Amino acid sequence: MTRTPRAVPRADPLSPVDTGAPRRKGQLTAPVPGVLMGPQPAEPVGPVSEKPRKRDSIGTQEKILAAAQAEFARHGYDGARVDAIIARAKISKNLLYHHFRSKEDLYVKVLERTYETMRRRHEEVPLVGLEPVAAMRRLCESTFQTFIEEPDVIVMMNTENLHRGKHVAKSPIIRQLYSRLSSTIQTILEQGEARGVFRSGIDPVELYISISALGYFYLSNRYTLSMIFDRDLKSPDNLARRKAHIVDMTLAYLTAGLPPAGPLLPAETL
Amino acid sequence: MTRTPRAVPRADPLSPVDTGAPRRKGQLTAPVPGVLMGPQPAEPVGPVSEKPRKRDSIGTQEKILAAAQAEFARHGYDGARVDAIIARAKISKNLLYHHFRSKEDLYVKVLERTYETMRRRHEEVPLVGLEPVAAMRRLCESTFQTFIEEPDVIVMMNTENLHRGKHVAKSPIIRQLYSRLSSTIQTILEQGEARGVFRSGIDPVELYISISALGYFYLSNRYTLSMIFDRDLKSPDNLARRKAHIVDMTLAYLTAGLPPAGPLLPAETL
DNA sequence: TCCATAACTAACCATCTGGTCCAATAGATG
DNA sequence: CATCTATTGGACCAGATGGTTAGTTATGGA
Repeated sequence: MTRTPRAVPRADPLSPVDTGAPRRKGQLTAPVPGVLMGPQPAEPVGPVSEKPRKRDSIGTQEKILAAAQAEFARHGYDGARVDAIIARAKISKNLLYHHFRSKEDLYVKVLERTYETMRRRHEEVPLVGLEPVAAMRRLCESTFQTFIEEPDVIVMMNTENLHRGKHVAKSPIIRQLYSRLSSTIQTILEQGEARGVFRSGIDPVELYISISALGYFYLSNRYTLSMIFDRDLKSPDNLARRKAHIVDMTLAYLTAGLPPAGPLLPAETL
Repeated sequence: MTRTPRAVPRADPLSPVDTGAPRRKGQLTAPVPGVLMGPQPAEPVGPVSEKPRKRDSIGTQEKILAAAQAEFARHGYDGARVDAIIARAKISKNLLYHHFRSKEDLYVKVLERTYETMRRRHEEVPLVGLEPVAAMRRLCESTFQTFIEEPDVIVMMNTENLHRGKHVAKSPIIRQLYSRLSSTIQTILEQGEARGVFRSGIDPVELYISISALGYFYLSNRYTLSMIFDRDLKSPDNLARRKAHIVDMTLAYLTAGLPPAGPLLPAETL
């Protein structure tokens, strides 16, 4: 954390993108082969200029964005280093500034990408045809699962909130990603209420915030929580238990106070 | 965010500690009067060395810690500037390094302070004598209220988790702060189960994480959430609604599936 | 084939930033 | 009084950091 090179932190199975490689110092500026490169596809070892790598603008930008996302998601905005990004992307510094205006511009692009990821994951989950209780269970599970499989999302959102939503406010792309989700939830709630399995008066926004919160906080704060409660929150067992708990809590909330008809306890079955 | 001085962000009623004053640049190194000082008590304008400021070691350390907390809670570890801290504390740089080994050392002290705050707030809330449902409602409300009144806690914890709990792991003070809370919750759950108002099989850790999550996430991510859902989450109305929602959801979870005896719907009454 | 343009590189720069050195002054303590 | 220790002041530093400049090479269209 000081100027001394960071020690390699313990591997985190929830952050597959993170290489955890030590950074800092000048040797990262020069593209030293073998460092930070990981297992590369066996390239024909020959003299220089043999590999037919072309000039690929969008491909390069993708590389840069991926590297930047890894870096921003690992260290936040202020902790991220442009030199580390170019080292990860294995490009020269000027190339980065050729494609992106500044570090901040690059960050905004990564942020938009992050929200796009969330939107895509949401739309991949079919909820419309399902029975209300099943749909809600599905929503809870997929939300949590998305946070598990896309850990960068959490850090990016935390970082953006540390900066008080400065960039989200300026990015018109981000603002309208959740409209469909909101109406989908609304529909599910109405169907559930009509069928008598959900109570009335549920605020869909409040509900979605809660469903997200139950998984998000668990994962984003897992380091301090694991320490405080002396429990490895990211073990597969505990992750599965947490997922069931989120479903349980959400459905209990939605069905509370209803006449004890059939589907009062579906949260227990899993 | 770049080298240009930050614009003063919009005032945040939830972060009373934050001054939001622009930083950066050299004028912060020298204690220029009138900058970053806010309304000072009308001091007798006279020649130098007239004011009777004494040598107060622990008082100065308190000042430094308070300034550091404000700075770290505003910008995170990497975004925080030592020069900004000494400017806030109105001391010389030497004095800071006289009392604290390094920026990181100072950060750890602030972090311990943060956890101490949480512990104190928890212990201030009497839960032991209450009836189980009332105790749980109280726990939900006070947890949320603490996050509202101590906004620095949220950013400090987020920052620490960005750094993967590196410092919490090394600080023995922090590790054992929550043991009493954990057993208190356990007791409440047992009492509730014995009286037939709570169901059995509740994991107190999972429960406490959820109670925290429902308020923490709402507040820590309020900037992006407000943007996405176009709703001012920190308005008094919405804060009150959220608090009720947290209580509602928690009690619904605790009482789900019980025979519809008397206290099945206490969550609605508020 | 030729050339404008865009992809790309290496060296470099201005500034920032955490931290130190070298005094010097003034309360507190015994 | 002597001796710590708190405190200030400010110059100063090495390394880090975001960004730029000057120059090189491949690509694709005319």
